[in-house]
Amino acid sequence: MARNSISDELIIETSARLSNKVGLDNLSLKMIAEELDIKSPSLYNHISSLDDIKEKLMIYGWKELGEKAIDSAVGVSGYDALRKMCYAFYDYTTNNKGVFQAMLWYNKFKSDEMANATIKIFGILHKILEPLNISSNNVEHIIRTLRSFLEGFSLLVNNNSFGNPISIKESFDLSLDIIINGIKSLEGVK
Amino acid sequence: MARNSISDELIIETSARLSNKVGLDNLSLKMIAEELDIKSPSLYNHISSLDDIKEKLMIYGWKELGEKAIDSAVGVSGYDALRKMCYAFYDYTTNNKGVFQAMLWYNKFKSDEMANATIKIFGILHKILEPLNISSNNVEHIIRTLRSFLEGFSLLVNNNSFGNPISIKESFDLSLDIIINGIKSLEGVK
DNA sequence: TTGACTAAACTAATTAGATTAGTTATAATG
DNA sequence: CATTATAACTAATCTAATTAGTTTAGTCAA
Repeated sequence: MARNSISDELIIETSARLSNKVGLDNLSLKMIAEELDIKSPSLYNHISSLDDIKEKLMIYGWKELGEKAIDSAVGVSGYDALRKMCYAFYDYTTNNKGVFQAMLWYNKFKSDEMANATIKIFGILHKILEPLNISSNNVEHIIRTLRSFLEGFSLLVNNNSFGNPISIKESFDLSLDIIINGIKSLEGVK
Repeated sequence: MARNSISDELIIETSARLSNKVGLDNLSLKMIAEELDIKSPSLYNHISSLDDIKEKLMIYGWKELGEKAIDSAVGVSGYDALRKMCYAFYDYTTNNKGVFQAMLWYNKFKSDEMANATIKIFGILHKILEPLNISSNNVEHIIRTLRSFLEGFSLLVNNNSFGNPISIKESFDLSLDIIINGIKSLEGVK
């Protein structure tokens, strides 16, 4: 070791906080370095590029969200659990805008670590849906439906893209009603 | 006029083509200028910044998609029309990845022109849903549901974020089944 | 306790791209 | 043919990422 030695975790946590404040696009090594009271080239002792930080931010975000999602689904099951998890998702992504941007844009499959980033949260979804009367193939498709909706909705809210004064919470609630009713219709249970 | 004079449209069309090829993040004034056989500072006679181009690309994309969406819904109505429009959406966004990135990220409400970018396509959706037996307030919410799903799904496909070999087309189809059945359940018609 | 080792900081330099300032060429108009 | 305005150009500036090379200070073995 040498000097005060900043940990890799501190860099990511700092980047997370800063990106949530100023937006991922405006996150710079300069800014991170200043916040940590070091010079920007010193960051290269810990990371390999700005893009590297953004990838790590992506993994950090999915991990953190995964943990919150688990907490949210404790003690409930079925559609109640699904609903709680969706709210946890929305809460996290709208309260961590910068990190969520990274979660969206850097979630490509370039490495195992990246590929596994979302395993936790969508694994939970799997466990919630499994006991229902749905074919396992359809469970996979439904996870994609939910994921698309959740990521899309959060993105639109964060970007302030809904050009309409009606309540966002109501939209989210009704959307969940629609999707859940739709899933039930596949169950043949309705 | 002076010299060969490159039109604003040509700049945007060129930018669209290039961004679809290399990704919006990699689009640069240098690249656009080279493609147009001029020097990059010359672009400033037409645009005010790289961000300005990206905003225009956003508007260009929503406009182009709006036109395709109209075409897709000609001669059909109700849920058939809805389904066709969703396919048109998916087709466009996955065949124009760079432009779609701009459509997602630059769709904030900073000006009337920007606010109106999506009016056409979501207006069509409105017309499709209006005749159904749904409260007008719910129609607005449903448009948000659909929009979230469509944008989210396209983004995930374009980013290759679905880490699963099952068919993407089947996922899309089943998702539409789910959402449409869900909407029907709101109609009380089912 | 000390001296070697190494991690992690530092400064200086390089590079690339966006943007600005100031200059020049050419098409259109009278 | 002369004027004018537009849109090109070159030169210069600025900022941020990244690389190269240097220095400092914890750690650990003798």
